[in-house]
Amino acid sequence: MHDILFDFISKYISLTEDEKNALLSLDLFRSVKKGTILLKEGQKSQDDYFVLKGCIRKYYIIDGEEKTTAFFTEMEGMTPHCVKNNNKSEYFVSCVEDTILTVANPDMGVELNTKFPKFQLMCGVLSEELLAKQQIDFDDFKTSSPEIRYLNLLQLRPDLIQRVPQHQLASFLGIKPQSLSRLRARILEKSKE
Amino acid sequence: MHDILFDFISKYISLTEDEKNALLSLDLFRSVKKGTILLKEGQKSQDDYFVLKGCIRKYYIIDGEEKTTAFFTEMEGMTPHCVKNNNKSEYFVSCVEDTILTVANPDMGVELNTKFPKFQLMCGVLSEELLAKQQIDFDDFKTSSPEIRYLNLLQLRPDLIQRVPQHQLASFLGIKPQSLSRLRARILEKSKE
DNA sequence: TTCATTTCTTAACTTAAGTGAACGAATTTA
DNA sequence: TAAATTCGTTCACTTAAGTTAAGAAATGAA
Repeated sequence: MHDILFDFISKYISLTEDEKNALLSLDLFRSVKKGTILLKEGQKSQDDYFVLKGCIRKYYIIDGEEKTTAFFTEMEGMTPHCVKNNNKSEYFVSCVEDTILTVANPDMGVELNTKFPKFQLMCGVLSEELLAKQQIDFDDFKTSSPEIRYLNLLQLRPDLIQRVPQHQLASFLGIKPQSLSRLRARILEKSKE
Repeated sequence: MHDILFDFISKYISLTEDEKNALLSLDLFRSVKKGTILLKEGQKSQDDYFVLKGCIRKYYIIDGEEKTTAFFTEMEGMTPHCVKNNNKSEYFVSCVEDTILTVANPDMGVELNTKFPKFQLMCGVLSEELLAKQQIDFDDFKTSSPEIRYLNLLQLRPDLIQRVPQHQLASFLGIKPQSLSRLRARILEKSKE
């Protein structure tokens, strides 16, 4: 299981055995049950997450309704906004499936970064990379209709459509569950012709 | 004019006179006329932009139609995606107004970063900050209707609504120009009651 | 200034998403 | 296992966005 993390890191920097051990000694790994809430609205947290296996989900509750805005699966990490500015979280993070993840907080970060400066380097590269990806995703979202968004998702992340409940997918696509059902029926109808 | 840049940088790191001079010697400053296209689709570019005065705009041409996805005004910077991966740009960048900006490319970056490592530090912090902001913007977009998006924009960036043509604003809000007109009329109608 | 072009708005019509309700299926939990 | 809850779909109806077209207003160029 640890290998997933090391494989991921090795895309950015190479680690010595010493460094791997230093990482392991931090006791980062957590195994969490489906449905577990990792972060609640209003909560202050310093943790950020990296998914080794499973799926976590970020959602807001607006007017009593859940609005899911992101999913994170294998080899994806999320840094809640509140980590940076020490504010209360505006959203929830919970597990869509039984999930294995690493949980890191800045204290660990500081420790690692002073011992092994290359970690800091990796974080910089990582966040630039994420920023670029995020911008493309946002542009795609803005320039597409819900139907096109769904078809794109079908192409790019077919696994998500299988493993995630429809009503959560719907708000991820910016629509209501009923509209997603209808949209799917419409597409199926078209493909029959 | 240079002060705007230094004011901005001083929010992240403090510069000595030497460092300021090193920056100035790179001849980063450009004054560009309204309508000038800074980056074209299909073009490879290594430049990134920081707006000192004016407004630049990022847009795609999809099925012959312009789709504006972002505006950058005073004290905002943009790094085209193609800078990172050396791909051809998928979008255009042009000036909404006469604009004064700095244009930097990685060669300059390398020079500065080796002379003054703190620049690199700033870039890391900056992109983490941008990433966080970007995520919030994306979440807001996903969880709001076009009308709410417009009202939010009116609150948060009233200047944009004044200085940017309506049809560019429309696609920025994810709708057609006609829908934006109608939506504005609708809001006006409501406020009269 | 005048002419041409672009931009903005309005309108009528079409298409798709939002809403509220109903119902069966799947999943939880007691 | 049985009851309760959650989930996905469908339907009828409402609301809002897309489309096409037309004309007025603003802008830019000759």
